[in-house]
Amino acid sequence: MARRRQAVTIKHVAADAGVSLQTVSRVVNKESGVRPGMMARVQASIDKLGYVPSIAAQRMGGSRSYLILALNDRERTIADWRARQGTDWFDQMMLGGMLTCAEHGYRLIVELVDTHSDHIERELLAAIAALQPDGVILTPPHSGNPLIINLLEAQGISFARIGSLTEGPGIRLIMDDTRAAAIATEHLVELGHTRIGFIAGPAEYELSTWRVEGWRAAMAAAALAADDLLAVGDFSHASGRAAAAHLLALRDPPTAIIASNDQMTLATLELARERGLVVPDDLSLVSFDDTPIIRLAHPPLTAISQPIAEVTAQAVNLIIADRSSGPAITMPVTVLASLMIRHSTGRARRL
Amino acid sequence: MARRRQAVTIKHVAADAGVSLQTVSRVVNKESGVRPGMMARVQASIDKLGYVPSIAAQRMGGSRSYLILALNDRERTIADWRARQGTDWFDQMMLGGMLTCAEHGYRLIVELVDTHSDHIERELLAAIAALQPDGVILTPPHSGNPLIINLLEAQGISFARIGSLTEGPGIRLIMDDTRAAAIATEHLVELGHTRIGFIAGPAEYELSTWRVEGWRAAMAAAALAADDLLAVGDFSHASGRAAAAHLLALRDPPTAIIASNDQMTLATLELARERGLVVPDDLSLVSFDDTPIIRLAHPPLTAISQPIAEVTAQAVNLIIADRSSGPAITMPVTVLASLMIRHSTGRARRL
DNA sequence: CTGAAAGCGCTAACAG
DNA sequence: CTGTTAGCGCTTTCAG
Repeated sequence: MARRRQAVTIKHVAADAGVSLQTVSRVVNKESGVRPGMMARVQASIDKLGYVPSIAAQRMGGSRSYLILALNDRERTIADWRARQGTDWFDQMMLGGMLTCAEHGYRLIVELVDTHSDHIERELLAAIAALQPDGVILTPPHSGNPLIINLLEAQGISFARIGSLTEGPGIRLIMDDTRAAAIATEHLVELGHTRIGFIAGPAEYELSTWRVEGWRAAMAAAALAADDLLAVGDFSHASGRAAAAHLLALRDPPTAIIASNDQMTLATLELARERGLVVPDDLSLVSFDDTPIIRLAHPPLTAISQPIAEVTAQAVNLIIADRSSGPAITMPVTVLASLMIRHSTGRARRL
Repeated sequence: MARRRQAVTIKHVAADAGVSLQTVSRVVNKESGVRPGMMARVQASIDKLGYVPSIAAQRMGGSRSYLILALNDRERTIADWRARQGTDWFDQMMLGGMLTCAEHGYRLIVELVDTHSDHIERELLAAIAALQPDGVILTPPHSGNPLIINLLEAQGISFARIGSLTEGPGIRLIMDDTRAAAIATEHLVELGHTRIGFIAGPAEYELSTWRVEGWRAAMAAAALAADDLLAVGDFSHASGRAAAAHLLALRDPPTAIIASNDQMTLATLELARERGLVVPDDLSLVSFDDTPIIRLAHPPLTAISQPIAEVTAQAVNLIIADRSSGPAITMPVTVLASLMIRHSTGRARRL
C-alpha cells in the first residue's frame, strides 16, 4: 500500500482562504474571537475543500483525541458472543455510546480487559498510551475496581463508572437496582405473594448486593420474612438452576421467585416445568435484565428492563462535558429501570 | 482536565538505553538490521519503562494508524439494536473482527453509514481523513456499493468486502450463499418434499440473489419446478408474512419453505400456526442466518448458520497482510456456511 | 483580533 | 549496523 498523506490539510484551507493556519484552527475549534467575515470565509474554504482535521494530528498538537474507550470484561463479553443466546448488553452499550459519541464528533473504541488479571494495569496503561483517549467508560465488573479507578485518576483522564457506587473518583452512573428490585418485589406482593424467593448474582458485581437489598427492603416493608428465601448464583444457567432447586426444596417453598438475571430465571422456569409447576399459576417469576430471549420464553417473562443504552449515552455526555472542567460530578447519576409486566407473574394461589 | 502528554516516549527509552531514537524505533517496529545485543538492551528499557508507542504519533510519522474501520449500515444496525430481537450479526462481526485486530495490535472502529444517502462519499471521506485507518471492512449492503469501492480504491486504502461478488477492487469474502441455499434445498428434497417454496430477500443485498440461485439450481437438479414458488420479502417480519401468505395461497402450495432470514421464517412459522398447519408435519421450514431467537422458537428451526465471525476474522487478516503488498488478492475468499438441523424440518406428507 | 514560531512523538530518508 | 536530519498536521505559546 502506498504511503498515504492527508489529502487536504489545514494548510490548504489557509492558503485557499488567504489566512494563517492559526485562524483556520480557530474556526475549526469554534474558538471565540474571530471576526464573522473572516469566519465565513474560512468556513467556505473548509466546505469547498472538504477539509476534516486529522485526529492524530490534533492529538499531537496537544488537544483532544476525540476517542472514548469503553472497557468491557473480556471473558464475559466473548462468552456472550460465542454463546449466541441473544444477550444484548454489549449492543445496548453501543447503541447509547456510539451514537452519542458520534453526536459530538467522538468515536467509541471498545477494549476487552481481564478484571482478574494481575497485569490489568499494564494492559490499561498500554491502551491509554496507544490511544490517548479523552475518556473511559467502565462497565461492570470493572466499574468499582480500585486498581483501574486509581490508575485513571492518576492519568487525569475523565471516566464514567457504570453500575458502581463504590466511593472514589469518576462519574458514577447507576440504574437504581435497589429500587428496581423493590419494584419487582412490590409487584409480587400486590399479587398476593407472601413467600417471594430471590436468586442473587455473584458478589463481585456490586449490583448483586443492591438487588438483594431492594428485595429485602420491600419484603420488610410488607412485613414478610425473607431470611430463608435468598439463594445465590453466579449469573450462569447452571447456578440459577441450583439456586432454584434450593428454594423449591424448602419446607415452605416460595410461590414467586425473582432472579438476578435472565439466564438464571430461564433456568428456574425450566426446573419448574420439569417439576410440573405451571408458571405463573403455581410459581410467578420475575427476571432482571430483559434480554431478548425472555420475550420468547413460554410464557414471556415479566422483567426489570435495564436502560443500558440510556446510561451509556449519559456516560458519554458527562465525560465530554467533564473536559470543560466545571465543578466535578460527585453524586451518582441515576437512570430508572422499569418493570415490563408480561406473563410469568400472576396472583398467588390461595392456600 | 489537564492537558496530557505522553508519559514515556521513545526519547525516554532512547536515553535509558543510551541509543538513538531511530534504533528504538527499529526495535519497536521489528525492523531487521539491529544487532541482537543492542536489541536486547533496547527491549529491556522498553519493558522497564513500560513504553508503548502512541498511534497518533506513529501515524504522524507516516506509518500505520493501526486502526481498521468497519462500515455498517446505519439504519439496519440501529434498528436491530432497538428492536432487541437478539439479532447478533453485529456481535459476531465484533467477535471475529475485534479479536483478530487485537492479535495484530490493531483496533477496530465501527462507523455507521447510510448507504442510500447521497452524501455517503462525504461521510466516508470525513471518517478517513479523521481516522486515517489502515483498512476498511465493508459489510452488506455496502460491500458492493461502487461509490464506496471506488473511493476506497482511489484513497489507496486496502479494504475487504464481505458478501459481495461484484467485480472491482477490494478483497472479496463470501459465505457461499448459493451453496448454502442448495444445501438447504437438498435437505428438503431428501426428506421427500417436491414443492419447496423460497422467500427471497431484497435485491439490494447481493446475497439475496445468490440464495435464490442456489435454491433454483438444487430444484432443477432434483427435476422439480420452481417457477411459481418464489416470493420476495425485504427481511422484515411483515414482508415475510406477506410472502408466506402468498405461497400458502397457491393452488398447489409448498410443503416446505426456505426463507432468506430468521425474521421472515419466524413470520412464516407464525402464519402457519394461525392457519392450523403443524411444523414440521404439515410444513417444513428452513431459515437463513441462525440468529439466537430461532433456537428458542417452537419448534427450534433448522437453519443455515452464517460464519460471520470467521469471515470477519479473515477479512482483518487479509487486510493486514495486504499492507505488505504481495500479489493482490483478486479471487473471492469463501468460508462455508453450515446447515444446523433442528426440528422444523421433517418428511413430506405422502399425498 | 490575527499571525509567526515552536514543538507534540514518531518515522523516513539519508549519512556515517 | 547506527545516528542525524527533516518533516507529518495540528495546537499551543507569544507577538503584533
